[in-house]
Amino acid sequence: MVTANPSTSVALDGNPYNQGCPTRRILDRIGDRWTVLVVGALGDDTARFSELKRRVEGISQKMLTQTLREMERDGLVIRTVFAQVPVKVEYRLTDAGISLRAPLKALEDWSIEHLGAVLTAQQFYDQE
Amino acid sequence: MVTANPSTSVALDGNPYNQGCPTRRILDRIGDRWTVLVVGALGDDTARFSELKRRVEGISQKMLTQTLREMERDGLVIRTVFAQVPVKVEYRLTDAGISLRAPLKALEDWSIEHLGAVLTAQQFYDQE
DNA sequence: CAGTATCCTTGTGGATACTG
DNA sequence: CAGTATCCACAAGGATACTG
Repeated sequence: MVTANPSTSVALDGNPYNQGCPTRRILDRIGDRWTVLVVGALGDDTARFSELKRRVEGISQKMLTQTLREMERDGLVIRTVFAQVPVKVEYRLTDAGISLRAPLKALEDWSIEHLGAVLTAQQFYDQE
Repeated sequence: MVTANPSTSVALDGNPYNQGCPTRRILDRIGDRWTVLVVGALGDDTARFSELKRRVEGISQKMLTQTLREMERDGLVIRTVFAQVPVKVEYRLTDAGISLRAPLKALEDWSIEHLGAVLTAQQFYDQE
């Protein structure tokens, strides 16, 4: 994300609130619903396409393919094809992908810690 | 997000990959493009609506209003209306909102740190 | 098995106009 | 100033069918 004061976050092209800011673009990519879940579903081990599809409940074949392609393009995932019939394809996180797990874990921890408060706040807000 | 092994993350309703998982719902909320930027734009100080609109480049009035309402509902932001003409409205992060800054900062740091590698990976991937 | 291709529905969000 | 209301365009994403 972005810090309180623009001047404290001068990375790469000035204003981080700027639409073209690279950090913002990256966050748009890794911040999407499915990428976050796929990183979690992969963890440290390798997994096949169908296994991933099973783990990430609710993802469609199309979105899983698309998400994995983008992650591969970003260097977050390695795709290995085994030339056999039927084809077998394994995915695993790269070092960069693995390094993403820590900040995402921090977010997950925040969610778990604040879930109760958020739900309470919502109920209070809604009953008015 | 979600950990490598489902069994290590049994918070609140079992499988975190589950579509109904509260953690997943929360992440959907705070993970969206504008919430992240508004948290950053608010920082520690209060800001008026128009000031926020100026800080978060590219946000429309509609989305800023909508984002602030949802954040208020979630207990992340406090909205204070000053009954004067013309009206003045101030926003500031609650303690919960402030606590969100740390994990989001971790993600921002990751982005800055890996930006170069990601861009390089993309170029390499695309030239094939 | 692991996709690709196509269609089609839906949601997201921008632009604009109006108001307490 | 800080919104609300309305309309509209586009893109994300699901369902389905087909393939190396």
